[in-house]
Amino acid sequence: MSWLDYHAIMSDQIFVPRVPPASESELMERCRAISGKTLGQLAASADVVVPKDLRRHKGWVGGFLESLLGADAGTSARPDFTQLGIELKTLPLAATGMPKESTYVCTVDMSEYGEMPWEQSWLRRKLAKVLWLPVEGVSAVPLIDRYVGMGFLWSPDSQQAALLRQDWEELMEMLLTVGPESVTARQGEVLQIRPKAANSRMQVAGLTMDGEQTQINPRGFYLRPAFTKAILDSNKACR
Amino acid sequence: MSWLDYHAIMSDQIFVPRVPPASESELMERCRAISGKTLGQLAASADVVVPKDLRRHKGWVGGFLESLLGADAGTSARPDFTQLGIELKTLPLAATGMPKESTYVCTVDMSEYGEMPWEQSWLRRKLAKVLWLPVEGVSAVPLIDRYVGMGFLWSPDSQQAALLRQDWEELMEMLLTVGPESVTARQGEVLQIRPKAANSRMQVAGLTMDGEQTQINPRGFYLRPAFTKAILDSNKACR
DNA sequence: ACGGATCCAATGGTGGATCCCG
DNA sequence: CGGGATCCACCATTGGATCCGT
Repeated sequence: MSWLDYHAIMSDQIFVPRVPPASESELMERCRAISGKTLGQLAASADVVVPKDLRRHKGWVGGFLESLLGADAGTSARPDFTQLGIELKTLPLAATGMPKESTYVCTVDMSEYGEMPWEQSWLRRKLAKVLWLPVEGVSAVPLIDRYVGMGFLWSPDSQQAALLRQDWEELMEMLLTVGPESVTARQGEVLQIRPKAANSRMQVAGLTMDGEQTQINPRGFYLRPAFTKAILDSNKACR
Repeated sequence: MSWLDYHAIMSDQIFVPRVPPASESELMERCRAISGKTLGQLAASADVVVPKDLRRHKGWVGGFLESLLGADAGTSARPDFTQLGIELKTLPLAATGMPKESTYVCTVDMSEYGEMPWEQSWLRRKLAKVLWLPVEGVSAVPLIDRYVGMGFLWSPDSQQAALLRQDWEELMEMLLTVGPESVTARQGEVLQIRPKAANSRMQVAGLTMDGEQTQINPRGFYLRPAFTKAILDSNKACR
């Protein structure tokens, strides 16, 4: 199956919100309005320039679609759609329909682990309600010509929530037992911990296994592609 | 007396350090090299553009002279001359020889007062060793034509230290007893608390009289002009 | 294929202070 | 006059993610 499965009915309307959607249905209406269009078409109607590629503009698609859908929140303590409590995640799809990349969720707080229960975790809150927005992510297709798919709302079902919790608790435990520098991206079934920084020289305050202060490269939680693929599939099954 | 009293011997040398001074004597040598020159002359030799006036460039003189003398520290936890433990303060002088403005020292930590003894206070540490650098501050004289005077090192003498401590302790006490919003710039003999922010809408975390969390306009400690005038005079008396 | 490394834009906080009415 | 208000540059951090060598 191709990424085109996530299209909706084409529309000729120029799309220009820039104010937050007042309801979930209004948000989904906006998603319908942008789906089936290319990034070039949407950028033109918003008077925005599309970069040649993403090498030096890695977050461009996410930021552009956020602004187009009227995400507020800016740099504040999320979610993207403040009033609705909804987080937006773009999902680049390869020609096969598989997510092309893992999905960054949030940073790992290196300054205090232990104590925190899953229920209060940042990761759980970020994933409580997500608007997934599939976008064509085929390298051979110029960025300007890539199609935007139809977004869908998702909250973890009981099985997904259990997987996330299990991985999160295991990873947090490992931070304590083997130390943050020894937790690799190989751990975790659906969730992993990887570097999240401008480069490998960046340092933040952290704690060693012994509870001592130290400096370490910042890390983030990422969802593995197989997990986001399952999310995509579960959405299609419901339609 | 005029601000010219603070000049030193003129020099025709082009002044180009940009590396931190290795010793106090090297720092004072650099001060001598820039004193008696105008901001325009110094800026030209450093290939820097002088703003027309300071209305939209309030900190320009301070920043420019810092870089000229080789202050490191950047945005880190001060002092300006890291190795020497010396803080640089430019002092704009009116034609009368009086400091034209109060002197900003440091921000008031609104999130935790009480507990802190004077000996460990940020204010005391900032003022432990200061390089005062008089600069012509006459509004009628174009910025580019204003002369730089001769800098001098200062540490509070016992009387000055006692005044600072008394004001600081009184002001900190008032923050607790009447609350931060009720402490005005009228309190304090040589030291005062005033707003220090981009504008009056800026807010930071603070504590009410009752110990509750609240939001307040950021404040800073400032030295009153009469006090910095006394510092100037005490320096002249020693020469 | 994927684990480790990296990239940009926007923002908020800090340090440098002076402005400007009443 | 001086107390309250304000202004810029710079840097570190955060949020958006994708790149790329083994």
